[in-house]
This record gives sequence, C-alpha cells and structure tokens, in this order.
Amino acid sequence: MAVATYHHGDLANAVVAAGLRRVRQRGLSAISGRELAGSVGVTPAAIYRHFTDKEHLRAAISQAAREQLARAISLPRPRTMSKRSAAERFRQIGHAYVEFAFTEPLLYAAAFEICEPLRPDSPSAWEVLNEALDDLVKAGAMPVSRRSGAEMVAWCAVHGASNLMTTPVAGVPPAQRSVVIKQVLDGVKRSLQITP
Amino acid sequence: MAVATYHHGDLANAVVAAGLRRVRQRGLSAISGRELAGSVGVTPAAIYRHFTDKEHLRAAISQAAREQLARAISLPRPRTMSKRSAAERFRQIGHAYVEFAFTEPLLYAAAFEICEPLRPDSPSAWEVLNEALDDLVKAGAMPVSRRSGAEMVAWCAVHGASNLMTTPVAGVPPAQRSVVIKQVLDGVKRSLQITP
DNA sequence: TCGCTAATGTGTATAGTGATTACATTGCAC
DNA sequence: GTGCAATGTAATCACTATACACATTAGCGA
Repeated sequence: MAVATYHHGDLANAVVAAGLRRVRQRGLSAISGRELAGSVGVTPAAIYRHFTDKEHLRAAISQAAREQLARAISLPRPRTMSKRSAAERFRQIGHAYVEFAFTEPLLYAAAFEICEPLRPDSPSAWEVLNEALDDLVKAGAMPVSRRSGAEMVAWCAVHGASNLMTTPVAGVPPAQRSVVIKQVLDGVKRSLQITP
Repeated sequence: MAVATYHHGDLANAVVAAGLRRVRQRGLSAISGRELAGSVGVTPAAIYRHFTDKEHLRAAISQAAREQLARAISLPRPRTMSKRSAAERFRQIGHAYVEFAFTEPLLYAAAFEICEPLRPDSPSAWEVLNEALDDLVKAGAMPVSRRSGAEMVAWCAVHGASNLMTTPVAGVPPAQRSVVIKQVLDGVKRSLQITP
C-alpha cells in the first residue's frame, strides 16, 4: 500500500489531520515534521512541497484547531428567538467555548499559539459570537447602547477564563472551575446588561 | 576573560537572564540551549548541571517572565485610600497589565506558555490583584457581596484582552486598542459594581 | 492515443539541536 | 592543607529542519 500510489493525492490535508491528532496528545510544540511525514507514509522532504516552512505547517495546524473551536461553539440557532432563548443561547455559547478548552486543552492552546490567518477562517468563532450578540439586541435582551464593543468584552472574559483555567497559574482546582465559570458568565451578563 | 574563572559562579541565573533577553526578540519557542550557553560563555552541557531538561530551563525563563509582569503591575500603594483612589488604582493595575502585554508581547506570551510554578512566584500578579480588590472593598468602592470570585472576573477580562489583542485573531487594529481596553475595563467595573 | 511538462514524492547530505558520558577543574568544609 | 562535592569541558549520539538533485506521475494539448 505504501507504493499503491506514488503520489499521495491529498498530502497537505492529510498532514494537517495527522498533526491535529498529534497535537491533542502532545501539544503543538511537540510536532515533528519527520514523524508527521512518517505517520502519513511519506518522506519528510515531501512536506516541503506543500508547506514552505515548519512554521507554515504549524500555522496550518493551528488554524485547523481554530476551525474546530469555531465548530464546537456553533450551536443550533432557532429561527425565532425570545429574550429568554437569546440570552440562553448566548450563555451556552460561552459555556461551549470554555468546555472546548477543558476537554481539548492542547488543541485549544494550539489554536491561539500561532494566529496568522492563512486563508480567512471559514466560520470563525468571532462570527458566531457576533451573531449571538446581534440576536440578543434583536430580541430586546440587551440594550443597543451596549452592543458596540460587546464582542470584545464577552470574548475577553470567556477567553481569559479558558486560558487561565487550563493552566496552573490561576491555581483553580478543577472542582471549583464551574463556579468560576458561572461567575465570569454572570459578570459578562451584568456588564452587557443582558436582562432576563 | 573566558578562562578568568573556570566556574561561572551564577550560571543558572545568568542563563535565565540571557534567555529573557532572547525571548524578548524571538519568543520562547526559539530558545536554544547551545546558543544560550554560548552567549554566557560556557559549554552547552554545563547548563544541564542546573536544569534537568530543556523544558525545565524554559519553565524557569517563563517564570522569570511572570515575575517581570508582576513587577510591572505592582503600582505604588498609598497608605490611605479613598473610594476614588482605590478605584483609580485598580483600573491602573489593569492598564499596566495590558500595557506590559503590548510593550513586551513575546515576554508576555512566554509568561503563560509554561505555567508550572517552580518555586512559589515571588510577588505574584495574583497577589497584587487581590490586594487591590481588598482595598476596593475596604474603601467602600465595591460591595462586599461582589468580592468573592472578583479576582477571576477581573483577571479573565484583562488577561483575555491582552491575549487576544497581542495576536492577529481578533483583528483589532492597534489604533483601536485603547478603546477596546476602555470598554473591557469599564465592563469589569460594571460587573463588579465598582462605584465612583 | 501519445508525449510533454509541471507537480509531487524520494534519496541523500548538511548543519544545528538536546542530551549523555567520562573527565578536568575548583571552591569549600573539615 | 586535603578530600570531596559541585561545577564546567570535550567528545559523542540520535534526531531534526531543510536543501538539492533526481524519480515518478498526473493531466493536458495534439
């Protein structure tokens, strides 16, 4: 099968996929071009036909991780939204973000380790967030006056929480995580004056 | 002078110091033990008398970066505090945090890249923050009921902002940074119900 | 269907890396 | 002073990123 086809056919994607698998266990910094090439059944140098650099390769993997995060927080969006359901969905998106960081800490870390966007992030987390905020305003669950800059206020809080709690600096024991998350999400709610 | 003394005398610290210098320009991941050893005028293997691993070395450098951050946000603390001055100082600490991230992005990134505390972080950023929050309560600028968990609410927001804005993911143009920072800090203020 | 060309993968080579080992030098406690 | 533990050196190994010349092949125009 190694010689079934001389040309792999989809090396770039295959390498990134293998990279993601590796990242989930050892982290982005442990990625080795050789090993990756081997796991795809190809010579190390072959990678350089598709990626200029090791850095380029790592950037591609990082972006793939970012796309997984975006997918993870893309919760289904009901056609019509009440104040309650809009607020609920907004909170759940925040939860999903943090949850992703907890269940796939290395993938999450990789997503933000290298952030040069290669091609425009397909459905970026950013867009999901903005959509949810717009829905909040439309549903009347948040004053329009708070809309401007709300993305950053919300994202910073949730991203900061994910970042700090997947790391030993903050020293938050896992058992206490959920209460911290609640406090942070409540804080966002208060800060953006989300009503119900 | 290379042979002035066979023993260096303070290799561990010298190596970390050289490491910090290097990190500021190229980032933590670009650290090479050999190069570091060379820049201190010592053989590569000598480093392994003081650090078990390269990872151990990097962890030490990361912690040194964390200590620099802590120093950067350790603003002078007036003996007696009014509501106004307590709130002011709290905000300035937040500003200093973000400012550090902007002026030394690579150092800041390194600080949180490896977070195993080796020895207890001398004067940790955490402690500075808690002190400032306690002062807020004492001065009556924040309701006691909001004190619990306030560290995380505040830290998450500021850390998230630093993290996202020293990176191209958020796509915030440098010119617009200060307004985002203002919004985030105002958000924290509202969230913690800081009064003046 | 043929054959040309660009794209892709191979093999080999080089320089730099982290790490280990045996040995040299030295400060310090006794 | 002497001996020992701490520290630095030299030589070495396995591995990694990367470059280059070459082999193979897909896909296209004739």
